[in-house]
Amino acid sequence: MARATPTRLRAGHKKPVDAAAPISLHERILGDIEGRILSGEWPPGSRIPFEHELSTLYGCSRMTVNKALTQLAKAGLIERRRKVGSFVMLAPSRSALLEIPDIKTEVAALGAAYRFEVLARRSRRATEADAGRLEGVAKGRVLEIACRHWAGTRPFCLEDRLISLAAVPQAGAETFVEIAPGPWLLARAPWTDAEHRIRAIAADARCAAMLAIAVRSPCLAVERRTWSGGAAITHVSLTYPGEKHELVARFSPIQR
Amino acid sequence: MARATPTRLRAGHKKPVDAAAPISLHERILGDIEGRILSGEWPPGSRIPFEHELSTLYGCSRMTVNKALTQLAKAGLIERRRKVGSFVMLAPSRSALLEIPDIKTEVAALGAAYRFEVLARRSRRATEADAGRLEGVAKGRVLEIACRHWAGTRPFCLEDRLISLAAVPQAGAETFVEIAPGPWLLARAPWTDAEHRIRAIAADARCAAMLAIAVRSPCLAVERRTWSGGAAITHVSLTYPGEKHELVARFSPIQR
DNA sequence: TAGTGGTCTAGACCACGTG
DNA sequence: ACGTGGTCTAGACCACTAG
Repeated sequence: MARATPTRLRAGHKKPVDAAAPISLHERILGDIEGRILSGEWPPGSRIPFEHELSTLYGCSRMTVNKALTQLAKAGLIERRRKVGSFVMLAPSRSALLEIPDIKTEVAALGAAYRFEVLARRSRRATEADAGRLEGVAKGRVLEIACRHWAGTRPFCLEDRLISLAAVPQAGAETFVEIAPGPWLLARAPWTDAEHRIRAIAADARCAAMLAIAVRSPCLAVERRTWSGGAAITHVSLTYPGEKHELVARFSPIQR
Repeated sequence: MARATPTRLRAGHKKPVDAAAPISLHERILGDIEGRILSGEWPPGSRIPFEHELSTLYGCSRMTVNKALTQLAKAGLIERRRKVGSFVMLAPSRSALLEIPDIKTEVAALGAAYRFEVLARRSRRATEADAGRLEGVAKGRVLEIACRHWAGTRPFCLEDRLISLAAVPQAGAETFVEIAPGPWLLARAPWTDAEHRIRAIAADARCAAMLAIAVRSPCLAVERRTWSGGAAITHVSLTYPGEKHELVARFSPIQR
């Protein structure tokens, strides 16, 4: 069997990752603030310092601070309101930033009742196979979770997830009975980079049984890996049954 | 049958498209230059005016021009070189930025010989069904093309395309024997917005025959619509056989 | 060496929204 | 009314690079 053909759908700009990259001041400010937000030091909803405060803090002009904040606002990490200030966005990555879909919201949009169940959950040492799914977790511990999401009385999708416990230690103490792993992670480990792999697959025996469809019928398989500042957070494989589900992606090269 | 579930994978930021949008100067400059590039007035490879020339032209400071040009460079429309000037990007690099895959390149990456054949080609009035695929072509003429792409001796993918002849009149005189519709359009009608819809489907009779696969076997169906400055250019449906093909998309909210 | 873009400054005025 | 962000200015210095 020929190997899968990776087709780049869209990518962020290449970063040559030069160690000796001459970093400009507004880039340093941007990265600094981004770091404070991602680390949780400035939690969602909190106000970040005013432009004039930051300009004093960094000993630069307001224009330089403005350049960084404007970019953060375009990226969706902060929201800026005149006369009030700039605030860390609630649910940063969810809707505003990159619109990674929330399954609960998807199901609600169908007008069906949503529920999910945890099929399996175990914590263990990372294997070599895991390293392929979650790069950089070579010898750390991982949490492996399988869930089934329902839309009313019909299975909606199957979720197989790996979480790096090195990156998100609190996950080890979470049962994921009340809240699904996706939204739980979103609130605790906002991501800076994500990668999707999308394929059409034929349902195998387990998949067909879990999704209540015929063996060999087509499914949409979405694999997603996310990172937070270079550290791998999670790898999730979502399997949607049949031809009913579709992914929609819109692009505009120029951010207005 | 339940309706397809549209899942937003990624979207550009919403533009409320207010007619009374107060447009800032650097945005106007950006849109102006973008328009000249997209219209072909400033063709790929040509040099655009220097920053100081544009600042004189628009009667503003260089900083304002710089803001627009920096954004165009980040979007991949122009390339900036010190001491030389700013240049309209050549087509290949334009695709590199948004990375809409070129089928010929995909096949070459597999190490297989590439060829394609035109299965059908006809020009006709747009129907109501077409309006659903290519919004805004209500009563114009459209060009309908079907192609099959090969990787060596195996069918690689099926292409069903609709081109708006109102937007790209030259297409009416093109046979697409030497060059496939995709790259042909890329060189003549660069797009500013694109939308993908991705589904897993079961091969129907025609599809199975054309792709040399079994009926009902899974295929990855990618629908793509592109616009140039609000005008619909083309709608293409690409059907990849089997489980061998995958789409890869990488995201980084913050453009460095 | 000369000319380009990359960045930054220290102001400025305005729009807007909260009080 | 006031204070925030949004935008713009008229300079400046520097890095890079072609000639």
